[in-house]
Amino acid sequence: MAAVDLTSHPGHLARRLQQAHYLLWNTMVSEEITSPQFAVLNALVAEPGLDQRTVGERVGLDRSTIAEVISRLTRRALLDKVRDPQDGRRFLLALTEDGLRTHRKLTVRTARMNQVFLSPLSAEEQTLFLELIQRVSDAAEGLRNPAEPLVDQG
Amino acid sequence: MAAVDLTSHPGHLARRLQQAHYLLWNTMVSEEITSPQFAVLNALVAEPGLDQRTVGERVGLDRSTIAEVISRLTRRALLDKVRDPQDGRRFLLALTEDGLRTHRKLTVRTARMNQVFLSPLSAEEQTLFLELIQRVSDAAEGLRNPAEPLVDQG
DNA sequence: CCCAGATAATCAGGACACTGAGCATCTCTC
DNA sequence: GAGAGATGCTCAGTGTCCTGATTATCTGGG
Repeated sequence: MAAVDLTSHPGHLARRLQQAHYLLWNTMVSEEITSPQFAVLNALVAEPGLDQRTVGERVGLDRSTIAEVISRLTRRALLDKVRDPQDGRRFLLALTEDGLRTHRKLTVRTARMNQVFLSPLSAEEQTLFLELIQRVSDAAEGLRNPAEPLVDQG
Repeated sequence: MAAVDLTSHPGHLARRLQQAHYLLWNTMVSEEITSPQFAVLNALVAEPGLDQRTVGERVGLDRSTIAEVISRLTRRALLDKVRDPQDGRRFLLALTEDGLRTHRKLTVRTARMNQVFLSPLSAEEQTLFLELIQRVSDAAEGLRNPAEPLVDQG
C-alpha cells in the first residue's frame, strides 16, 4: 500500500556499501585481518603507545568493540598490551614485529582494493564521493557530543 | 613510519557513515525496530507472501541474517510465517496488523530522519550522493555473481 | 588522609553480518 | 519411481557494533 523506495534511503545504502566493501576486502586484502583490525594497526603505527580508549577514538570504535578487536589482535601476537606504570587504569598498546609486517603487507593490498572499489567512478567523482560521505558522517557524529549545550536560561 | 590516512579509505568512511546512521536512527526513529528490520517490513508491504530467501535478496541480507531478523519480528508478532503448501521448503511471510501499523508509523519518522541525515548537503549533492553510493555498491555486488563466467578455454 | 567524582577497562546482553555444514524438500532425468 | 542435483532453511562459529552496569584506579577538595 505504502511501501518506500529504499534506494532513496542513505542508511540502507550505507549498509549495502559496507557489505560491498566487506566482500571486496575479503577477496582482495585478507581473510584473517578485518578492516577495523587494520585500522587499529594503522593507528598504532602512527602513534605507538596509545591506550585502548584513545585508539578507539582514532578509528571510531566504542569502548566495548575496541576491547574485543584488541583482544583478537593480542591473541594473534600482532600487538602487545602493557599496564601503564604511570596510570594503573590504562593499557599501553604497541605493535609487535609481526604486527608491523602485517600492516606493511596489508597497506599495499588495501590501496589496490580501494582503486577497484572506486573504479566505477571518475577521478572527480571519487574525490567528491569521499568528501560527501565525510561531511554527512561528521555532521551526524557532531549531534552525539553537542560541543556547546545551547544556553537556554535567561 | 608508514601509517595511512583512513579518510581516503572508502571502507572506513562507509563504516563511519553507518555508525552515524545508527545513532540518528536510534534517536529519531525507534529504539525497538532497527533499520534492517524496517527494510524487511517494507519489503513485505510491497510484496506480501514472499519467502525468506527472496526477502533477503530484496533488502540485501544473507540467508542466516534474514533468518534471525525474521525470527525477531515474528517473536514481536509483527509478521506471520506459514509453510508454503505448494513447496514444503518455503515459509511464506506476511505482516500482521501490528506490523502494518508499525511500518506506517516508522515510514513517517524515517523520512524525517533522512532529511536531517542529509541536511549537511545541498539538494543536488544529496541526489548525487545517493547515486554515487549506489553505483559503487552495485559494481562491487556485481563481482560476487559473475553474470558470464568468462570463457577461458580454447 | 579520605572520600567523592571522573576515568579506563571489563562484563553481560542484544542485534547485525558472513561462511561452511547439514537437513528437508522439490525437480529433473533416466 | 528412484537417484542426483538444486533449493530453502537451520545451526555452529566468528567478528563487528551498541548500551548499561560493574570494577579498579586516579585526582581533587576538605
